[in-house]
Amino acid sequence: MIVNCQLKKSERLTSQLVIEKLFAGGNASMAAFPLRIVYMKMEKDGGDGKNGNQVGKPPVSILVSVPKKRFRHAVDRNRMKRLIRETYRLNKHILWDALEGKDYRLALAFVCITDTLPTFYAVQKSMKKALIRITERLDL
RNA sequence: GCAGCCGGACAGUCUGUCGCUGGCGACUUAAUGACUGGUCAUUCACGUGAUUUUGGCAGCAAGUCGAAAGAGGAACGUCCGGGCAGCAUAGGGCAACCCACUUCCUAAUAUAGAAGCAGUCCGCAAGGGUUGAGUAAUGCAGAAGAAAAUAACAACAGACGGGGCAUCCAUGCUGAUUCUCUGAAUGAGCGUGAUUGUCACGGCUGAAAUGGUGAGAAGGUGAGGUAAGAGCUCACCAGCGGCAUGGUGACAUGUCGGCUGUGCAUCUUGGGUGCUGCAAGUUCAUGUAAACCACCGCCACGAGGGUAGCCCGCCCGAUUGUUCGGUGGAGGGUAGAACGCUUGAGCCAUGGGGUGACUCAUGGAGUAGAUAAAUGACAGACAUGCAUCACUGUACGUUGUGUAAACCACAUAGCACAAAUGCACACAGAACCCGGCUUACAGCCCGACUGCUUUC
Repeated sequence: MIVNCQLKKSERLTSQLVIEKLFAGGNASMAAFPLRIVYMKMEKDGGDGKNGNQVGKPPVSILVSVPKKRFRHAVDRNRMKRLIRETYRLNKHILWDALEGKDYRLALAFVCITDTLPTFYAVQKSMKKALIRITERLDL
């Protein structure tokens, strides 16, 4: 099996509307230190109809947030974001496989909730755990 | 060699695997567009219309592949200046605010830069920090201090007044001793008056030297001088003013003169200041009020409003309107896209000019442009720095053994270095673009200079 390890811009969550809806409350969230994850199911998006081609949006859109309160320097914030992005990129197949054939998409937000820079492996471990837990909850 | 000081350069490198961003090139899918060809209808024909996948072209968007590119010296701070953009009218006066040693550099009038000047503080020094228009007038300056500016509280000096003590003179009284005894002499005590000295007191005068203050005390130090003292006089030093010389200048040096308080504010002089910042601003799509803009008509010729503090000036502007009427545009808000956006007062090299900031000439290289915000993640190797000798290696070297004896071999207490081991590897992330500044920072290199030390 070829594991897709890419992370294009189209998989990033950029719409202000969706982001506000995601954080407005009422959506499921879980903590997997050093991360907090908020996720939301979305319509599979029959398209806005304007440009008729629905080549298919990816099944998951993500967003990474590292509050300035946690890391004062931009350098540290960038480092943390890169770690989160990288671990998601390497493990997103867990989620993608579970969403095969489902009729909805997912919006995911990763929020950093630690004050000290963790190692790559610590982030990867909790990322794997979190993604597995999400796939379990989706079926409920 | 060690320590320091100033200026400048750099601030990791390579490999593997997996990724990100925007260009470029090729290919695939391909809405759609105009063209071309075919067919049909109509027409004498040109042409027009319908339809069609003949052909290539353009192409929203997506994907695959390829080859390159992709954070800093401070990208930080946002403390200044400029470009650029829009709003505007910015014209005059006043007010308000900002700046202030000199000369220069620059796009830049700065609280920036360069080279200097003067005062002051730190350092043995190389150097570093800090301050810098004027002071005519007015005001303020403590719970300190005698006093904060035409000084007199204490202490000092002078003469005076009354007083105490001492001295000395005159005189009166008292009593004593001696003698030549109605007297004389001697010395004593008390009183009165005057003299001189001294002590304290009182007010007066002189003086500005002394004083536990203070940021600042009537220029400083020394000598003369004086009743005591004083720039009262003199010498040196500091300040101020005139003159001369040197310097573009701030100033410096010399000389002459008189005799001199500190800080702050107001003030005076000279120079300057429109506002908002790329979320500026422009365009497209979506799309709409009675808000906004333009034009026309009616009315009207100055009521009122605007001009970011006031006045003048300027601009808008009418018949009572909760909207004068009509036509056109389309703002705000919401969710998007594109431009602005990266070739720029840019960078590098060489040569010329300048102490320097900088500048002139010639030549050369070169696509960071993200936007919930790319420029990375993981692993390994190397480089660099520090520490150490437990391991490994090497040099020195002690002792022992082998040997006839060793400068040879082996083992080894010790000691040093490393190619050995361990640890560390900073500060920090573009957001319209430049210039300057501040702040943070592991290391390392280059150059100038200073102090100490060693050798010749």
